[in-house]
Amino acid sequence: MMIKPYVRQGEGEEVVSPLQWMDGDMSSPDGDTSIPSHRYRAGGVTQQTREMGSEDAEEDEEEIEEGQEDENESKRRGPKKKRMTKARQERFRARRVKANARERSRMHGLNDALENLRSIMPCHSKTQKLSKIETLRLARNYICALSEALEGGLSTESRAFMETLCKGLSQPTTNLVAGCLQLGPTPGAGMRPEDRHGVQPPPAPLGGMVSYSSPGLPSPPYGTFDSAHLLHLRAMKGGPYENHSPNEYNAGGVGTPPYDGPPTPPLSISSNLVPKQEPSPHYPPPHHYSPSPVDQVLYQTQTGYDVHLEGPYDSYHPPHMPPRQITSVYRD
DNA sequence: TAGGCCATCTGGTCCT
DNA sequence: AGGACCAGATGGCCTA
Repeated sequence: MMIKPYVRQGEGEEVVSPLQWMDGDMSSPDGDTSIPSHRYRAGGVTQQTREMGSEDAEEDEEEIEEGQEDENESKRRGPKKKRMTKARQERFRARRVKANARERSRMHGLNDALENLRSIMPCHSKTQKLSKIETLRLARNYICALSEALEGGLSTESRAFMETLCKGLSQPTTNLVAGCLQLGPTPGAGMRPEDRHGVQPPPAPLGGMVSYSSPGLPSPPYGTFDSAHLLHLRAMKGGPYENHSPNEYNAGGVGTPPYDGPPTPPLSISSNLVPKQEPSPHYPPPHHYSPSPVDQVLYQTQTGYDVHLEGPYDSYHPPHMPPRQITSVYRD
């Protein structure tokens, strides 16, 4: 029988630690067979039992019967370990519970910091989170790429900038970055439906750097390039990106939600990286994604081409999300 | 079902 | 002594 020692927070159930769970039952692993085996795993209760046996405590307290351990201890070298008493067990348990709570809190703080880091990444997505390791890798690349750009050695329009950004990233994350920066050959297909706000004609892909499974990715962890980055950039005066015209970030009459979030890095990748390209009359490409009515309007406004729907419209288009500024991918 | 990712518990080590 | 930090172990969840 499988019994959960605890359930995760955020799932609507109370977290029960193994220590709490095993209250009132401290019998040996070799004894009570009704005890689930995982309660005595190497990193868990078994080690706890070990520590109990090594802890110093008052000798005059009531001892617990541990016939099996007595046999083992008699064969063991080194200083004889003190026997576990009930009082010592309780102290240990209280200490361990406190330590667990601290450790949980510490990890939550770490995760919060990681989430803050995610939120300022150039392809932040609320629906598809980067993993921890990928967040750190992308952050490192982001810093490197920005540093090189600021030093003048690397243009943000260059392929090298993008390559620096994607260096060492997994293929899904690379695709995510490319998709968010509108570099993929399949607009719309490069994003999850819930992240899709606009449609662009397919710009030229970065040759060889980003590979796509065709047609589209089976389960692409795509996100969006947060327009807050663009807005923040517009507010910057005297910075290296101040020469961009406002229309570059908000053209086509598409409104942009007011930005009231935390400061974000001054980078407009989507407006800098993608070379201007004539829209393709063959758009949209024959992929599984069908542009939404909003997307169609945006596309027609932008390109003058009609959108031919080949399949059912993927109706998942969050109403609370404003359409993307599709014109931001073009440069004057 | 395997693998990736994650949260949690745990004991050890170092520091104050 | 107690807390912070770390790494190992474990099990759950999710996806290909």
